[in-house]
Amino acid sequence: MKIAEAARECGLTVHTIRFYEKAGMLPEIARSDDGHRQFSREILEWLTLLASLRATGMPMKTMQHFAGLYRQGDATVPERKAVLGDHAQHLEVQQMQLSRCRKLLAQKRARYDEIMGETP
Amino acid sequence: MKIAEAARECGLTVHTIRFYEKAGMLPEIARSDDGHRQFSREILEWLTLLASLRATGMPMKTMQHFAGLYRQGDATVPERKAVLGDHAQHLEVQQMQLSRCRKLLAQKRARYDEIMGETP
DNA sequence: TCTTGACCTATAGTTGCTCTAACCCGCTAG
DNA sequence: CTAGCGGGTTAGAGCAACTATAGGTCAAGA
Repeated sequence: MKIAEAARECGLTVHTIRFYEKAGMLPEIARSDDGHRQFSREILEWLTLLASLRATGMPMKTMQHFAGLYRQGDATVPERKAVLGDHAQHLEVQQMQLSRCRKLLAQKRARYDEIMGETP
Repeated sequence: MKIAEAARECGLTVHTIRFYEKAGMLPEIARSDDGHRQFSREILEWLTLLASLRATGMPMKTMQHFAGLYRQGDATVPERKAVLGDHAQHLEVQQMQLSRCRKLLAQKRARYDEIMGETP
């Protein structure tokens, strides 16, 4: 699979994929004879996970560390599990921020309706 | 109220508050004789809203626009309501990303447990 | 008086993209 | 057979949103 298709599948841009590779956030990517990256099913899955982690705020440093563990094989599975566990906690924090914001927005909208009712 | 207390109350840093002021994202802030910012209850409320909007991904440009509307008074209430409405939709998107990531993490954790079960 | 601490401004550095420039290669239409 | 189109490549500049540093003022307490 070529980079454009990979980008479409995982939801990242072509630019971002190349950027991530350079930053050491991906496993080795094979190249075809003409120098083009060849994306395997495995790498695509990895990209999809990264896209989701990034969209929910995991910093690049953590993803770099996580990628390093992945490259070292199954021995690092417990540590990788811990990394994902930490991120799961982070998701809870975000969930709370979302809820708080939703509540604030509802209050504001109510307040705006009041104001618009007074001076229509 | 001084800047440090305001920062504590709204959850932003002192740096970020000054940065936001310079970027035109706050209403006029009064200064005391020694040049220190004096934060009113109104501004604190504004900061709290901004902090929540920012934490949930509203871009600075939008907040600048929103602040501009606020400075123009009640006539802009309908447009401000629309801005917040747009952001509420954005919250839904984020909610979906959170859910998707949570699901992915659960899958990965299950997979890791399998691997650790095979080679303990 | 001297130092501590809270404030001030201005500016440089960081993170995580995002875009541009400049190039290569394979294909098809003229 | 060559011109140009659509993909790929790298290197590097630009941008958003902080974040940290440097350097300064002033008030209060030891």
